Amino acid sequence: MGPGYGNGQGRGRGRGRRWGQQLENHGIRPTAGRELVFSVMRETEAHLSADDVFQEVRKIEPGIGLTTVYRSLELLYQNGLVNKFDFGDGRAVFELSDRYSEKGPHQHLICRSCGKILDLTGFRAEEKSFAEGMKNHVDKEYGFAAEGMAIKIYGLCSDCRKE
Amino acid sequence: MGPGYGNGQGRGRGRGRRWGQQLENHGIRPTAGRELVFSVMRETEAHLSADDVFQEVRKIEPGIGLTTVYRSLELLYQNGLVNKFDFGDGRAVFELSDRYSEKGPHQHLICRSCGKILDLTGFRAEEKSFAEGMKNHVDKEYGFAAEGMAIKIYGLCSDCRKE
DNA sequence: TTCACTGCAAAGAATTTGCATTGCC
DNA sequence: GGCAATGCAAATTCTTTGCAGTGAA
Repeated sequence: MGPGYGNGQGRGRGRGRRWGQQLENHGIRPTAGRELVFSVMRETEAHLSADDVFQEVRKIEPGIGLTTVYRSLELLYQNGLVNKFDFGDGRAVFELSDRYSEKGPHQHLICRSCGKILDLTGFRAEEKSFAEGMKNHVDKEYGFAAEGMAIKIYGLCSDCRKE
Repeated sequence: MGPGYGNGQGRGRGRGRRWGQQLENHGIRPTAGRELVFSVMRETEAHLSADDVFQEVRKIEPGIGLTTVYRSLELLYQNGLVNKFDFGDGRAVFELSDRYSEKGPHQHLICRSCGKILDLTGFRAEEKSFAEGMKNHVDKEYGFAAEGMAIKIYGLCSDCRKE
């Protein structure tokens, strides 16, 4: 597979190149596949499964295999560029790490009845100070270097609540 | 796994009967298998995989099948009696819901390097007020009835940090 | 040339499902 | 008797791995 993916497709050529430097900053050699996976993650706010990412990547560069997508996502996850979740349906979903996302820190509301997942925003200030306190606490007490925090709230969504 | 699982204070299946009423309160018909699964969950503070629970249940009642354990855990989860997590290794782990646990609310520290999971306590007061605020917020903004909250903190544990 | 990266197909695991049987109300 | 629960084994699904080809430094 050669360079030149992204020609005329998607958001324009060179789509993934923009992020090559960012990958290198994390010690990740910026290959075509990795840049594409990362660019897909950077350009969505949604929670994507490995296969979702694969489908997106394919539209731009059909030669990329599912295995590469899995390996790239794992690499990005290990380096803290994306988050990895399992919301209970047996498959992992990924989203861009808070630190790179314009969406910023947010929480997830998970309905235990219908399984729906909502993004919760608008609680930034409180979360921020809470997170700061938490970070200091785990550093002091456990020597743990906190990098990110994920909050899930379980319960019933408004629809299921009515029943 | 906690000691004393076997047939501890024995009485065979009577063991689980203690929680039968609790299951009924949730509309769950208290069968032998379900009571056993729930009693195993009630008597440990650990994070158990479906197979872990199966092994424990087996010690008491060898006739119970893995399928029943899966189905029971799912039922308990759907009814909010246990939490279900995936810490990234591809299998689900369960723990007793905060509301039934003596351990009370707690958080999880997950090392992204070695995968180790630590239980974090000692942050109760702060978490409690944070959780309260959060509950009100999601109720007002999303009509979401929050029942539980799970906080995961990602980063490097003290061991991996040294490297 | 060297070595990491990749694609493909096979392997591996965890979880779910089909179906006949069992057991409680 | 009727219906939900269960056990067993097969089936599904998601994810990882083995291996040889390919490309970049």
